[in-house]
Amino acid sequence: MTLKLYNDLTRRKEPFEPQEPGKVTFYSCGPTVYDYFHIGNARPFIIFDALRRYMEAKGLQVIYVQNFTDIDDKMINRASQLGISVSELADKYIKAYFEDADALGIRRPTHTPRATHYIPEIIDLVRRLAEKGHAYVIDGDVYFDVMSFPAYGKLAKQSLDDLLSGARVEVDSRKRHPLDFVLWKSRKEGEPFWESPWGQGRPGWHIECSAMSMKLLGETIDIHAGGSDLVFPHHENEVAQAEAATGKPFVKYWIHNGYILLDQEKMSKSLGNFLTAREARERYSSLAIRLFMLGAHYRSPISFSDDSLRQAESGASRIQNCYFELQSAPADDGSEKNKDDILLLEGALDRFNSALDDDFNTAGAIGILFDVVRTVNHATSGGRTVSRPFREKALSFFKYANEILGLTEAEKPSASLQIPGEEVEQMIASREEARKNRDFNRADSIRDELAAMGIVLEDTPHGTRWKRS
RNA sequence: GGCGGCAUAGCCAAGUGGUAAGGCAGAGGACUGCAAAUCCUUUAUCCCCGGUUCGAAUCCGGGUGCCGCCUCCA
Repeated sequence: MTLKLYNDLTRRKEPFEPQEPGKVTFYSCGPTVYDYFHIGNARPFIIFDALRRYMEAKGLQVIYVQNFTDIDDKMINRASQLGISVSELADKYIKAYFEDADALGIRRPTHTPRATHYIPEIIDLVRRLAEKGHAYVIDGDVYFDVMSFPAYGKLAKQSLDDLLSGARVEVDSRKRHPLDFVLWKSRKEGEPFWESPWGQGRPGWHIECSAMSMKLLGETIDIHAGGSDLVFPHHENEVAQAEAATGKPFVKYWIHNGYILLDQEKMSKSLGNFLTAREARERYSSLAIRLFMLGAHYRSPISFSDDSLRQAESGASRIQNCYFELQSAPADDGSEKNKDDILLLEGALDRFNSALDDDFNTAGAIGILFDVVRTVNHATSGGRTVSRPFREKALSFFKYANEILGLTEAEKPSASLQIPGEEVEQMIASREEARKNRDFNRADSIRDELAAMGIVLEDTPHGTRWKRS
């Protein structure tokens, strides 16, 4: 089975073939750390992390880089508003990023470079461009000369004229071409700066990704990912900078995710219609947020709504309940039992992988996961015992699916319980005693008491279980 | 103006030529002291019009509606 990915460079689904067999170089655009990230930002973090995990599950060695943009206009403005330094601001929100990302089950990338830690590499790249005649200097600002790079527009599939005709921004008349973009900005009063051949200043936005990608992953990488709003100008400019400097292809596969809509509009910081991941986590479980994100194809836009998240919450519980039931279900050696179910599970694994191989169709894969949930629930319903081979097979399916999608294990830490587990067990025992004596009033009041503490009871043929509500 | 995306049951959402996955919600039944969880049953002809084809949600043409990029933006 071969993974196919939709490549925005060619606008086609293509078989994924890394330059070096078995090894993948993967760069994903990370956040500008001037604020908490919102759930629209969270989509690529979750999706591309899952893609990375799938590749690793297929046995590929993935070097996965996600950067932090820690110097730009927004950073500077925010820092001055708060009266702190830009690097303090960055430290604060990088820490917050990891708190939120960890909680959302996003694995740590191989590298998480910060732009300000790669100033020498950035300067070097700008110098290379200047030497090759792709950049020019005006008053200490260095611009990329788009007309010197004939392929400009190849990712956005737009000519210079096309791009220009829709321009909504007034142009700096000093530039040779209106689309020329800044590689290095001269120092302004009160702003952080670094020494450079063009005087004191700081890097432009686009250059950092090219520089860090080339430094950490090489001059040509396999995958570069990000939100579709980055196609132009950010990624287009990255291509121009990198390829003009090296003369080599910068990226083999460009992949972009669709955005999240809120009230029919793209969720974005500038529109102000956003919900931070941090706020979302207070309202919904991480599992539900992940199911919401992964439950649609990554290139489709999805609408965020309370209703959708509640639906995801229910679905996530269904998966969780099933997995829980499976782990505690009694198994025996019955060799004939569940034979058909085992075949179903084997077929499900193939279909699961096929879905993911088809442009990482997580929604399809989740459909298969739910099929497995039904098969398992069916086999264990009514407290039936299952065969040991069936249970092993089912458990390994869950383990595998979870390795990629992270839809089962990321439970809230039990530390959030207001009551120790032993005490819960004692109360359950008292309730059992009461039920045995048919004192249902007492039994129900114990159950209510636990419910008030966020604990739900489930009576099964094997005894009473509890879980957090 | 250029480039691109989307339109599938009450809701969310797969499926891109062979007679519509899955989830949520709802209804009926089973299990239960009652619940919860779970199981069984049940709910669509795929925005509209035309075309290609033995056959289309799936291809082509034309509409309608919504969204996005061309400025910072995941």
